[in-house]
Amino acid sequence: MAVSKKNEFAGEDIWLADVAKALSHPARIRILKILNDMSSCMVGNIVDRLPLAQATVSQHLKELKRVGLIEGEIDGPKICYCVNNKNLLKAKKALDKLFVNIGCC
Amino acid sequence: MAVSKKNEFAGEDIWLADVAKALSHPARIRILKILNDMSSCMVGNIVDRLPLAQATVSQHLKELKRVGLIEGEIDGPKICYCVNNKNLLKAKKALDKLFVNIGCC
DNA sequence: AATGTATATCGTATATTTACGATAAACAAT
DNA sequence: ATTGTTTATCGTAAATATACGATATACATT
Repeated sequence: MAVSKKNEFAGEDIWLADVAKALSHPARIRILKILNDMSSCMVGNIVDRLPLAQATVSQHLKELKRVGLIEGEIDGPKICYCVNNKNLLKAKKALDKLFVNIGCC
Repeated sequence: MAVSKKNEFAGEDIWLADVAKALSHPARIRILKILNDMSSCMVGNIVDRLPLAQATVSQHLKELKRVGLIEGEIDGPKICYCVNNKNLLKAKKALDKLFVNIGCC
C-alpha cells in the first residue's frame, strides 16, 4: 500500500484498530467462541473444529496472541490457550465508547 | 492467499469478522469518532481532519458504508455522512456476547 | 538414544488492502 | 454554456494477509 500512514493516528485509535484487525477473520471469531465454550483449550481441539490446516490455525492463534486477546500456557508437549479477560474487557470498553452515540442523520 | 476459506464458517461469524474488518484501520476508527462528535458530517470536513488524500478517505468511507456502519445522504453537491445506529447497536451486541466469558486459565 | 505427539515456524503462492494521482460525475453559480 | 466545488471511481504500485506443505522444536515415552 504505497507506504502505511497508520502511525500518523492517535495511539488509542491505532490500538483499537489493531484489536479489530485480530477479530477480522471468521476463524478467529470462531476460536474465541470455542475458547469461551470449552473447558479444555488445547490447539489440537481447535484445529479439529476448524476447516483449516494446522499451520493456518497456528497463524490465527498467533494473531490473537499478538494483540493480547488470548494466552498460551505450555502443558507438557501441548499448549493450552485461553482468553485474556483483562485485555478483552479493555477492548470491550473501548468499543462501547465508540458505539455509544446519537447520530446526526 | 491460495483460496479463501472464509465462506466455510457460520454466517454470523463471517458477518462479525466483516464488521471488525471495517474497524481495522485507525482512519476508520477516527472517522467514526468524528461522526460521533460533529453535528456536521460532510466528507470535506473529514478529509481535513485526516492525514490522507481525498481519494483514500473516500475508500475508507466506502468500506464503512459497505458493512452498514455509516450512511451517506446527498446534500446538493456535497454528501453528509452519519453513523447507522441500528447496525452499530447490532454489532455492539454481537461483540458484547463474544467478550463476556469466564476464561479457563 | 530413538520414536511419537503436539505445536510453531519457514517458504511460498495468491488475494486483498492501502495509498495516491488522475479523471469522472454531479451539482451550483456565474 | 462555462467554471468551480465536492465526491467517487479508475488505474496502479507496494504492503499485508491468507493458506498450506514441509520442516523444526519441544517434550514424553519407550
